[in-house]
Amino acid sequence: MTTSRATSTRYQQQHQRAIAAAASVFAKKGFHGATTQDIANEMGIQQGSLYYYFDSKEAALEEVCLFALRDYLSRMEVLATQPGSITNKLGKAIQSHLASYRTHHEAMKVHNEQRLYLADTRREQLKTLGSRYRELLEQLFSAGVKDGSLNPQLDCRFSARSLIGLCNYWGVMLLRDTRLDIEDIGARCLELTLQGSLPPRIEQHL
Amino acid sequence: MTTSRATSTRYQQQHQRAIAAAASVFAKKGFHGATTQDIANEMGIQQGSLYYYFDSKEAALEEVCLFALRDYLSRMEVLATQPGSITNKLGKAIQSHLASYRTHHEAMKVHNEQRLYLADTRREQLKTLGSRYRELLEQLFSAGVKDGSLNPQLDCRFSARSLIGLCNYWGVMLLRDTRLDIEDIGARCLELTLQGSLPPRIEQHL
Amino acid sequence: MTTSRATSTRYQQQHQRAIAAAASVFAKKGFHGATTQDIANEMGIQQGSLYYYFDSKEAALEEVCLFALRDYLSRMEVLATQPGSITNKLGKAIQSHLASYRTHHEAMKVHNEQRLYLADTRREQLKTLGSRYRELLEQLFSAGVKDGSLNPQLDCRFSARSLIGLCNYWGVMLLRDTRLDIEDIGARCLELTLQGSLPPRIEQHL
Amino acid sequence: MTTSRATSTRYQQQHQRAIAAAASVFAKKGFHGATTQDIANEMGIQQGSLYYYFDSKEAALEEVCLFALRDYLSRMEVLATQPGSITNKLGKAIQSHLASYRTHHEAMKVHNEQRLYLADTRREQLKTLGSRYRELLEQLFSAGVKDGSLNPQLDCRFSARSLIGLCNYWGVMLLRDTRLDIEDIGARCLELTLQGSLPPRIEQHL
DNA sequence: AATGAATGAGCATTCATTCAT
DNA sequence: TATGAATGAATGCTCATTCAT
Repeated sequence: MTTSRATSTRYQQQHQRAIAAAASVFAKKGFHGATTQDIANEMGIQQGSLYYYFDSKEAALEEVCLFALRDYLSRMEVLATQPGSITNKLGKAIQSHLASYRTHHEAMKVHNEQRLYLADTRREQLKTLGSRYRELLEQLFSAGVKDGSLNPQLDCRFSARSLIGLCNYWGVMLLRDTRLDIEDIGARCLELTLQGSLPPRIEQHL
Repeated sequence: MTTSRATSTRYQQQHQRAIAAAASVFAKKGFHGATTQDIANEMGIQQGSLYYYFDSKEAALEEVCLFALRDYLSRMEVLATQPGSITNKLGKAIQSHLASYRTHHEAMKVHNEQRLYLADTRREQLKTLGSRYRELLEQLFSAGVKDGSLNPQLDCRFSARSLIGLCNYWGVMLLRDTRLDIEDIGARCLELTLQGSLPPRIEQHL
Repeated sequence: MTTSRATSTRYQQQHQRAIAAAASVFAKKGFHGATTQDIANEMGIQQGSLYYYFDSKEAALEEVCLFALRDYLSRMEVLATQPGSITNKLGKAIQSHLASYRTHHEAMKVHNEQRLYLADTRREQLKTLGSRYRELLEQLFSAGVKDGSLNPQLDCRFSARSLIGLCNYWGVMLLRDTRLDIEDIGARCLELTLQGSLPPRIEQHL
Repeated sequence: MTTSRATSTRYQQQHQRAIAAAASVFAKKGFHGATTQDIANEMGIQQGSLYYYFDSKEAALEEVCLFALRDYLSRMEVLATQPGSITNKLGKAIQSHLASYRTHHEAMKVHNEQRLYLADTRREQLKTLGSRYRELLEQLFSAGVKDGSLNPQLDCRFSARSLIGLCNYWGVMLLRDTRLDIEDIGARCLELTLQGSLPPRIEQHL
């Protein structure tokens, strides 16, 4: 067992705590509105000590965004390869998307709202991961079109992006109002996505 | 005609330019990331002169948000009272919502993303206007349910909010990518909202 | 008469005071040992106000060095074109060099001891001016060799540089010990440079 | 043989390496511009470990200066008591002075340029050693005057200090430009000191 | 003999705001 | 109406130093 900084258990634990603290503070105050003092307070350490875990405030933002996006994407990758009907998979994707807002300390919100404040060089990896997510979701719609369970006229790119916009909207609402029920919101989002608002079809595909 | 500050034509013109400049800068850099110097540069005046038009940076944010919301709401009020089918009105509401992103110097984006940085006292009016907008939209859905043109099971509150989330998502995309066509995006948003993604019904209600 | 920042009398006066204050502080504490607070105190303004006159601490160092070198060089340029014997001109060059330590608020000392802490891009102009000074001095020696008043074997480049080293050494001593007499030191430097330390020649060339 | 800290061979070796590392770093960046991290990096140890060898950063500077000055002085002491002509001894003193710049890891440069940043209490010993060096050199000139090999009018104090200034100037040049030849520079310094720049005497004393 | 973690004071720089003119 | 000058508080970041292990 090595005890170098990168692999030290103590270091890794504190590093994770630092990311969580930064996520929480950035979510509340925004990147520019938050201070490194805020983050240090949230962690219970001195301001200067924060720099043992982050190279800079901007690096902290990058780490928060990556943390959110990696987990979010990995669940989607798993989901995409599993068996099941398209509508079923879409429902699970929505649930997973919404759940990440509740379980990841606001990191998702930070990613969505603050990532544009990162310098271009820091955003490259995020862009790659984000594109991959959109692609996977788009493929889900495409598969549904191909197997006849979705409308053949569907613009899958538009649909995938709209679903992301919808989930992000409700994800933020979930953070703001903890009384909202994730499963309920998720079910409604799925229904809207599939059925729209018109009166029901005679023959139901759900 | 008096020439006092409030009613001077020159003053009012410059004041409008100041709001537009602030909107543009806040949209690009966020409230905390923007400086009064940035806004002054955008207007072509000195930093100190800005205080002739705004009491403070936060007051500038408030004015930008109010500017966006008032216009946005007023168009909705007009729309609500006019004759026409529900689906038709929904289409016009979507178009109006998206259009405000293109015609109002990013003020809508600022409202959506930065209004939370305002002190509570400054947000009250915004909350009122915002609630009113949501209500009007919700009433549109309710009316559709009542007259049979929408699904009787519809949760109108959820639908109205989802539509707002959807339009805000695409509104930001419209700002970011000027090649996107507003009318096209609007039409697709309406279709998604009404039809969802399932294969078309035998008897079409559009 | 314009009143733009660069040409405003008030601005220029304060700017000059800022350079003098920075020179004094850098001379005493070194570039890295000095704080912007020290400089502001020396000027009697607030620390933040200093940035109205300097872009950065490093820019202040650059200005101090340029200030010293420009004046120092300009006197040498004048001297070089004036009539008189070489030995006479050398004496005047020495006096001028030493005098700049007493009349320029330690800026010369700062140039000699701190200029290496400037980033390369900031040093270019200084290098040009410094080279020019060395050249002029070297030409003085060369002229002396040519007209027979100096030793034909002389390495003029070495001599010029040695004289600079000598004058800088005594210049710093003049700053440190105000009882030392500039003219006396200058005369001795000239004598050493011309005569060395051996017993006098039978036939004197002075 | 005890193995206590002070006499442990391992400790002494590392201590010497620490002094050399500090000398190198201080020479490059100046005392205030250098960090203890820089010194630790140069040695290949951790920052905290440095405090096993130095009580403080300032103590490190003191040790570097003492290291330089002791060696430099001891060679002069030896030289002073050895037989030979004055001019011969002067030549050796110059060589020794210049050589210390090349062989002692820039410690001499640090002594000359950074010792003023030491607190007064830490500088006392340095002052004593420095004065002793100047004295020895002055005595060399005095002896030359007495035995008739140097100019009877010579101000020996001025000459000794000037020679130190000259050697320090060229010493730094030797560090900066490794292509310069020590013996060549030394010979020219001696010649300048003895002969000056006038045409040669009829009867040469070298 | 050496290290990793943490500290806390200090520093350069930024910036919203004020105000005399 | 507008500006130039100044302020002073805040902030990101650095760094010498300490100490348990």
